Amino acid sequence: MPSPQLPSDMPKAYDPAQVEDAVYQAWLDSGYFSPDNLPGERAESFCTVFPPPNVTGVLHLGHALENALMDAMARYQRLRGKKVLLVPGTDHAALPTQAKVEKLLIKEGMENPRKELGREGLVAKIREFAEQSRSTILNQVQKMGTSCDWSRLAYTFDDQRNVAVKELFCRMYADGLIYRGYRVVNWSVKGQSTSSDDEIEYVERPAKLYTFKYGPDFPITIASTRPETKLGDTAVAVHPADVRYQSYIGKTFTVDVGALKPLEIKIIADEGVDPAFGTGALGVTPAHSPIDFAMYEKQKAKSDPIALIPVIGQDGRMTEAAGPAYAGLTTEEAREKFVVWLSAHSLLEKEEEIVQNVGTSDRYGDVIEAIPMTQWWLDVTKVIPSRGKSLRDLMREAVTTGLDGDPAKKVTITPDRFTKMYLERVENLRDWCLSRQIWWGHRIPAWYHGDEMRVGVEAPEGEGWEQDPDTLDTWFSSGSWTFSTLGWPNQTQDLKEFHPTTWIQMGYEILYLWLMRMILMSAYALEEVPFKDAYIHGILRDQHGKKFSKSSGNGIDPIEVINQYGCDALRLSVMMSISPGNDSRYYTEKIESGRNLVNKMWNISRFVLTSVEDVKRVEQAEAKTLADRWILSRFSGVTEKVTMLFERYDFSLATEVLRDFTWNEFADWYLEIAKIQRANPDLQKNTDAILLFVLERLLVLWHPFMPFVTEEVWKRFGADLPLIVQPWPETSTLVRPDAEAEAAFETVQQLVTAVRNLRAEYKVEPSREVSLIVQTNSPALVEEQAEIIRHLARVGSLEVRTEGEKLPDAASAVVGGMQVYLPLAGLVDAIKERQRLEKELESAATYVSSLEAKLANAEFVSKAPASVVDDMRRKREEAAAKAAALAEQLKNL
RNA sequence: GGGCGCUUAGCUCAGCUGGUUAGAGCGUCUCGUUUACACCGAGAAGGCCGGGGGUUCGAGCCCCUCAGCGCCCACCA
Repeated sequence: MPSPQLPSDMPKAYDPAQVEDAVYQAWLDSGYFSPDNLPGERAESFCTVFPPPNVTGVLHLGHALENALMDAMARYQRLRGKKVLLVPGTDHAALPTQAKVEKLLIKEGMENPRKELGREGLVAKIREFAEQSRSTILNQVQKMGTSCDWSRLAYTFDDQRNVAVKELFCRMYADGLIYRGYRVVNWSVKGQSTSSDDEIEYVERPAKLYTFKYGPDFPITIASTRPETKLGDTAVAVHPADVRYQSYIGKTFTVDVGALKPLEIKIIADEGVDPAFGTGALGVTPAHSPIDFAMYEKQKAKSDPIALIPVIGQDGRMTEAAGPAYAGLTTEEAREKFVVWLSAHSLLEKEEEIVQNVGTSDRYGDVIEAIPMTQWWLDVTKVIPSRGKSLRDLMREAVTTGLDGDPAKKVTITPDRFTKMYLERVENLRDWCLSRQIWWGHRIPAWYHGDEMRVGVEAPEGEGWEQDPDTLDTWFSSGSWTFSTLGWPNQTQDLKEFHPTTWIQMGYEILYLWLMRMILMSAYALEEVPFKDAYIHGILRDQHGKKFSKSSGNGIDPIEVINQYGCDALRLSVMMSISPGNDSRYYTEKIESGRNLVNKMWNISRFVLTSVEDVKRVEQAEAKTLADRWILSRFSGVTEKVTMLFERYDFSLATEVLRDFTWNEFADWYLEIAKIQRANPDLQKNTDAILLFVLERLLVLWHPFMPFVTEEVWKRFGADLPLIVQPWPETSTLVRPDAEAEAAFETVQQLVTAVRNLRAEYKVEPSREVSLIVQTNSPALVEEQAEIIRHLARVGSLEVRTEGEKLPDAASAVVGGMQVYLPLAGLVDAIKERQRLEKELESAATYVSSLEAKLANAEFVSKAPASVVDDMRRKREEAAAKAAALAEQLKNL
């Protein structure tokens, strides 16, 4: 156990570099990051998991925010006496990581890494990179002070997670939810892989819209920005009610546009066509447009099929089917050539410049081509045999009624507006393309032998089975993260105890990618929600509001910030000014402000610990003076408020409330008063005990936000257990909020401030000795607090009286009905002083009459709640008293 | 095209289900070498809460409308 350290080892300025590593190491050694080792009875569990950072690089400031949030929450819950598990982990980030490493290899001079290295060689390279990145990340997480259980460290690509992924895949396949199908996919030519709908980024681009006919005898004009795809058209769709085209519906026209075979274009009716747009007719290319493919499927279902002709290949070039003139050309070349041909045959009617949204691959950056391929899909609408509902139904239930209508199985999203966004997305969800043609990832557990296919956790018995070369979308593994990290598919103790997890935090940018899939997976596999509460935060931007990114070179390394300012300062700076779901900006000033606050806390501690006679823990503090009563009452109020704010996930307001108490009340007033009380034998009685009592508990309240400095100070109390496992202040051990003491002390504060104000206004030399005269009908408070008032207001003598008297050379003010006079011979200009007081009296009178007007309003008095009316009456009394005092002061001038 | 968010002090932002004369941090100005802290102390200035309309005894907060900024979704071919 740590022995009490002498406070003399506390330097004037807190130096985080001197303490952070050692403190973190001590936490690690204590074992308290693990729920299994926590001291005391802990009936309730609390679990949250990392949104696992991608091993594509190092952590940035956004991760610092995430770590700060989840660690603050975990520490708070631990202090509240819960059995806390914060699960750390990283994400192999299949496609992003492979894309990144391929890019690096190409930069190093390799032309085609996949070809040159082969599957195993490339995977080895990626693994090397990922491991490097992973260990850097885990190091950074430690630097950020995160109190996660390292014994449960997980990785989306480790053996345990691979078991979970395979198991999940096989169950879904057995339930008929996963199928292999020939459909239009999002294809990245550069990446030579599919991607999901969620990983496409739409970019605005200028494009040309061509209006043309397939041939001179074709009756309908169509338009397209991709005329080269028209070489694969097999239909023209029109609105069923469009009178212009009624007579053509159902007919087929043969046109020769230069494709390998003449095109058979069937005129079909489709509700989705907007008759008002363009010509009201849409050339249908089932092979190269998801919408057209949907029409193709619809026609098939209607037994009125149309053909599907792929004219663009996986290499991004035109296929044989596009015709001898086009085969082998890039799409751009083919487009140009086709437009020339249309023009030459007088088929081109119009050519307009438009702005178009083009889907691009968010990792490879190239334009996504729609290409039909056989891939693995997850059906979100098919009914799950044992459940009688679809994945979509489950995803909907999870945030509305709770799974199976059970409110206990409900996810609550904060802020609520994201629930709406989520639901809207759920309703429009399409089948999820699961397979990727990259190598870094969980390989699809399907094996082929000739025409036979088997899906299973293990390879089938016998010779000649070849595993599917494709890998799974990375979100398939991260979707199962809340339970795969707890041991699923094994029915572990962890799973029983910690799932559903209690809470999770994440940025809104992964709401669809991750939150949604976690709900899907967990609802399917466990019939449970993955977490009860989801706290959604915004993006941390730079000071100009721009997103941090490598390409714009505005990145800030959190470790450098920590080295310069300390981890606590970083944590505060990112948490102090956020509100749920909203973006925030990072400023150097903010981190300085955080650093200053940490240093303030350090110096408050330094003062208390060095000035008290005996550093010890104080179980109960007894107030002897008004200031004592005030600070204890305030501390109770603050504790209650901070607790409530934590429960509401209002981290930023919690820090504000704490900061205000710490700096503006405890430090600025009580510490100064403590000095006075100690110097006076009549007052000193309990000052030390109260200082220690408040400091000890204040360290606890601050611990979630500034874990290092608070733990470092805590050592000096010589307690058996470190701060991280101390109890949160119990309301029962604190005094009851004492409104009377707070009000009385506030009057003293106002009196002191008024005197300071007058001194500043009249530019009284600091060295000049002044005396203070307070005229009041109820002199008791001022008389009792005279010592404190004299010291804090820096006045030599204090006279309290009840009768008025002329004071021509005095500066004056009114505080809570009391008249305050500061005789300042030679400094006070009687005329100016009169004007000042008159102005004040006027504004006071205006205020009184505004209050009186409200109170005279019968409707207000009858309709407003009694408390509001009473409040208003009290205010009127106070304001009237102030006005009366000012009037009397004017007489005394 | 649909949806969401934002617009409050010079800057960055709070402001819970409508109820004081609207708050904080930073910045600015004035003063200060007080034995916890200059990473500090004391004091001050600074806001028709984007515009307009409405509901209400009462609106920064609710409703309508307009404007600007940002984001998400759909992609009109």
